[in-house]
Amino acid sequence: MPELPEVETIRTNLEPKLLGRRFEDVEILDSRLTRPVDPAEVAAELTGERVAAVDRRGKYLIVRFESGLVLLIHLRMTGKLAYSKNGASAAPPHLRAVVRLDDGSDVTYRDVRRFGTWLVLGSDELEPYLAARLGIEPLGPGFSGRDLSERLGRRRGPVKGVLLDQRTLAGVGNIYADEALWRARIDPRRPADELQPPEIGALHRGLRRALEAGIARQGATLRDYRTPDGEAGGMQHEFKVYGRGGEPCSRCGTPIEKTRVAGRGTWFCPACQR
DNA sequence: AGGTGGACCCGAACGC
DNA sequence: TGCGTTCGGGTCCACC
Repeated sequence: MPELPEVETIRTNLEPKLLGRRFEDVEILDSRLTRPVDPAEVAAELTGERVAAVDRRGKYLIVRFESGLVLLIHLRMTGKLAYSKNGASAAPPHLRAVVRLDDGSDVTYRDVRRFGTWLVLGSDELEPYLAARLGIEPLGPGFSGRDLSERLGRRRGPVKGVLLDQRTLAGVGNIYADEALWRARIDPRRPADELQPPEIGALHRGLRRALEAGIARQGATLRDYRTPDGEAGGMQHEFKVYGRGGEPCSRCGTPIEKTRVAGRGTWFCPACQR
């Protein structure tokens, strides 16, 4: 599932391809994508717009246009953006939208589970929309151990659940939460407000290192995720715990266990995560 | 208010 | 083999 590193990889890939291009034609084939807004209305709004920037906030991809209009894309679990230089030929399975650019290339959006969303906002609507949903950027310069400490200290639930709450940190999902907690040697079930300062420091570092490793590997491909050029990421080969139940912990050799925390499948080392 | 659990989806994995 | 059932996961929302 695309989390921060996957969305950042997509952003980096698409930015040079989209910058300065005009959306010449937009087709939206699934009304769920823009619900409750009529897809024809969204397609009409986007047609003719010229791309000024491709940004990311948390797991959202942000396409900013010269007019000030913004397209906010969330891939949820199975959304995929693909770029094709000479235009896509046959329609791939689960195609939900196609954007034809003014240089003959196109961007297609596919989504098996249809959870992903495209939302068009005015320039003044974007910040309030994101601010209501997202906390601090974990890879941003402003994210300190103190920030993390403040956010965890207010919450009694299991630390993993708090990390998954996008209002705590923007962009951490099930995979990178498990990986960061392993790096920090913290049991995912621990109440967030009981973590000690050294543990919070370790978690701060663990989060940044896990996310940075994900970006360096172009994300993790388990099933669906691909870069816009169709390439798989490599981070799945670096997982320390995620999906590795029964395999020895690379730090202490104890078999990795699987449990359920905050309603999510959770992998951890029962010996070195305390 | 914070925490929890269901809904939304549908392919894959599982169970008999 | 084949078919029905369960699972999973990001976010929103209803309900404690």
